[in-house]
Amino acid sequence: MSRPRSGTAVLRKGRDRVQSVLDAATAILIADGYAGFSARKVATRAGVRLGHLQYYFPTKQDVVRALLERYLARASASVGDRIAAEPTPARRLDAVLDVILADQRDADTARFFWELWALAARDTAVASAMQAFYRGYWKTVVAALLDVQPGLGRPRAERRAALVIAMLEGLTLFRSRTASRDLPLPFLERELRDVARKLATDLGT
Amino acid sequence: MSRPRSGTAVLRKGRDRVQSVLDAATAILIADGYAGFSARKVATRAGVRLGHLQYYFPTKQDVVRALLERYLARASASVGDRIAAEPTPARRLDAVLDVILADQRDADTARFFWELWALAARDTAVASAMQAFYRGYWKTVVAALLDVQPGLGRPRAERRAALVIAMLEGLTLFRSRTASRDLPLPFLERELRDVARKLATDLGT
DNA sequence: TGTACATCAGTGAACGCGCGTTCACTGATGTAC
DNA sequence: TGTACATCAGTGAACGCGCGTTCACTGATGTAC
Repeated sequence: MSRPRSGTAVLRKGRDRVQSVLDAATAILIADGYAGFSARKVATRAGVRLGHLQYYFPTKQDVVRALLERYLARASASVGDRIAAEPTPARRLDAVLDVILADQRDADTARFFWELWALAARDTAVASAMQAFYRGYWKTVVAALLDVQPGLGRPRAERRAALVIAMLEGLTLFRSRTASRDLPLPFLERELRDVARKLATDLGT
Repeated sequence: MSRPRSGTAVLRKGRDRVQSVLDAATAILIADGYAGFSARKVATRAGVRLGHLQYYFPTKQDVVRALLERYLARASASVGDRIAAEPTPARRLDAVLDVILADQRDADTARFFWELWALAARDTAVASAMQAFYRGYWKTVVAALLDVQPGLGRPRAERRAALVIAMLEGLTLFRSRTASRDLPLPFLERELRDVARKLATDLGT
């Protein structure tokens, strides 16, 4: 077998290049949107020749899919780590909300996700990556809700988890000037936490 | 004054053309996204020559802005009409949710809005049109909540209205296959209505 | 009723540009023996 | 230690295409008198 071991310098170099290409690609997707996302821009920003970019990612679609997968994998891992660190059910629920709200406070993240949602409607690979991501994220919230209040029952916990996530994601729409004037964001986030807690405990209906 | 009266045939023709161009443009934005949205496609679909399209809309941006304004104006009007028809506060709140949920059930509408959100991050005209739209929409919900339960107080009603809208908009993300298997949409919508009603009445916290 | 003129609607060719992708190629590094 | 070979990294030119926008132009309709 002549396959080189994975620690060789040449391969390490290749992997580093791939990462910096994905960094550049992510930055461009955020800055210019998918409509302004071109292989040439990515190559230039990554400090790589166009032909060389094709060596790593034969098509434009390959770049987008790769950056998406890397991003979602990292995001999933960071939520998972954060939750694992919390000792009680109630604090785990708070931690989920915390990490997501914190993420959204970054305007770039919001732009990134808006692009992805739009893209998912047109690229099935993007759609299924997003679906898998939200599914994991949803299961985490379901588990947190059931942990806090087992009496909810799984079906209801599943529905409420979906609503909590919908609320969190939909909140990105209120992060512009619309909100800032008469709807101070910190209060809005506090209300969201209260509502989430209510959804976790309330057994009515 | 030589300005022709607005009922003349020639002007009526122009207005009709503008409408059919905007119809075509909307269809293309939904089908291909902004990344695939080109003046040539719009012209072809509208049955108009490229040069002629420029006569009505000098730039591509003009087309997008015009279709957006037309769409949002219609949507606002339809929500307004629907609510005005309801006799009691509680039914008005239900009506708001109804009309929005019904709208979202259409996959095209969801695609359309995803594109707009992404676009708003890059075009300030789009951003402010969207902002005005959501602001009106939000005020409607605030009024409905205060109608149902004046004891909420305006600040809290404003926050909760924002959360209700966030929940509604975020729900579009659960309209794909993710939901359909283990999260039947009708139950999810019912839960959303219950939660909204709870947010309208609950004075706790 | 006729004519001159203004406005509105519509045509068609051309421009320069950035795009995604292909391809044949060279250089650097690692492996086998 | 030396050599032949495979693999990985990187280059540069070229392709055909669709794009947004410009421009000079013609035809149709309406208005003034």
